[in-house]
Amino acid sequence: MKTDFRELKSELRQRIVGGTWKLGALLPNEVDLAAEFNCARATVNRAMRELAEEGLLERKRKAGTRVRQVPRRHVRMPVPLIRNEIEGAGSRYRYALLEDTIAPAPDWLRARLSLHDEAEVRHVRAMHYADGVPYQYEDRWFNLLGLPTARTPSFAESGAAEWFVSEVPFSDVEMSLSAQIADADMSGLLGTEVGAALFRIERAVWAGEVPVNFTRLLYRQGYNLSMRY
Amino acid sequence: MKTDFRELKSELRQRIVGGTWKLGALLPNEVDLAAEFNCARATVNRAMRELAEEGLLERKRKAGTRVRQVPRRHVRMPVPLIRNEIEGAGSRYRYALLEDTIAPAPDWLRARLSLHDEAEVRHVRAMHYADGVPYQYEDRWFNLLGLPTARTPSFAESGAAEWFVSEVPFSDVEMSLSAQIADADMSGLLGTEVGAALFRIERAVWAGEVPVNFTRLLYRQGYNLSMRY
DNA sequence: CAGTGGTCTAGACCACCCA
DNA sequence: GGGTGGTCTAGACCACTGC
Repeated sequence: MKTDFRELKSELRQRIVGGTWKLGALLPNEVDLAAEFNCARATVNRAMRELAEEGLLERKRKAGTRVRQVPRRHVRMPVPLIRNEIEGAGSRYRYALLEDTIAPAPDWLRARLSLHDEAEVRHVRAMHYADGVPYQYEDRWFNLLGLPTARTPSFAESGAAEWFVSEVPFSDVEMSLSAQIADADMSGLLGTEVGAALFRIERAVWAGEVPVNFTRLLYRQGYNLSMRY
Repeated sequence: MKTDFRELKSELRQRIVGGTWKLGALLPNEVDLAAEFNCARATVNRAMRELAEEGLLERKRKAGTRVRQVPRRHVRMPVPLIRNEIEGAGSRYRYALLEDTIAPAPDWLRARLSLHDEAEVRHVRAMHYADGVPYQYEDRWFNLLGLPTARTPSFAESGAAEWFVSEVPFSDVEMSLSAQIADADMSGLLGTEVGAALFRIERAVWAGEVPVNFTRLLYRQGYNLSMRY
């Protein structure tokens, strides 16, 4: 007769989407719900906490728990690490470094990451292949002021991404997905026609308050990023 | 002196990324960790459970808790509801229905959603504008066998998405992001040049085991989907 | 100030699943 | 079979914040 936190969650969800509790409505407090469902308060707490994480509820001390006015829906999107993505699909992975230079940060990058005027960056360009076919183009900048350790490692044999995720503790990431036309350079590298629609991922990474990395990834036409939830 | 579940989580994370526990390594069990950190097992449980949700750990009964071989990194991506997205940006939202028909499901859709041969679908095409400028093209199919209630509502004045999210309890969603070239039709609707790179979102939705909806969204060139984590 | 959620505790029982 | 995580409980104290 006791209620499981999963049952409770799904019952509460029903009352929310079913309209028993309208948008913005105040729910009973944890003690009352525990009594109604004949379970411990901790159980109610977990159910409501997870519904809040899902974006259906809004919880405040003293103010109580309310149904969110605009249900904040979201998805868990996988962040692919290119080597795993390719080998996981059963293909052979190959990496090729195109360029690796250290220079002052270009204006657009300084603006994008709020870098100082004298900021120096390491610029790495590389290609990733699946079974010999171009798969992803990588354009990456490291802020050497914020991340001095990025000056030395060699990216000749393995990608900068692998070094980065394994070595650098980062906190804030800003990610942006969009579409882009392939110009002559990119079509050459990715083996597509000029004018093909490329899938683009841009990512800016901070460690604490310090910008450390900006990356632009371009995928061959036809690539798609999938997820379930 | 007692350890908070947040502290514990961050200490465990340190040991994982710092290499104290290597990839695939077996962690101490909950009882031992509770003793080491001088806290209750429930506290250890919560810390480890959340790290597992984050994708850093892998937990199995009897087998214990291990560091994931391939850290399953992921992002929370917002699922935009078009009206909110546009009005939230301070623009005026306008909706226009292009087509609304009921017909047998086309072959590709039957294959995509594993529909029966006789499946009937309601096909809705619409445009969404921000300040009068084309913003999103929507192509949506409802499976009328799986979702009979989708037969009657009018989508003349407001979008099918709004009806769908507010009325239909769904469980499984498969989402796919990619890029696509604008053909003559799409460039006309979205007000872009032929050959522009459009950002595409495709979404298939099930309620339980029953497929109920398939949607394709195309965004004008330049659109980008952003998130932080 | 007082009510609410946030968290911890110590103990218990269970479900799973590897050996 | 036995060890592990999964969950629930009843109670407690605290932190926040609206009134």
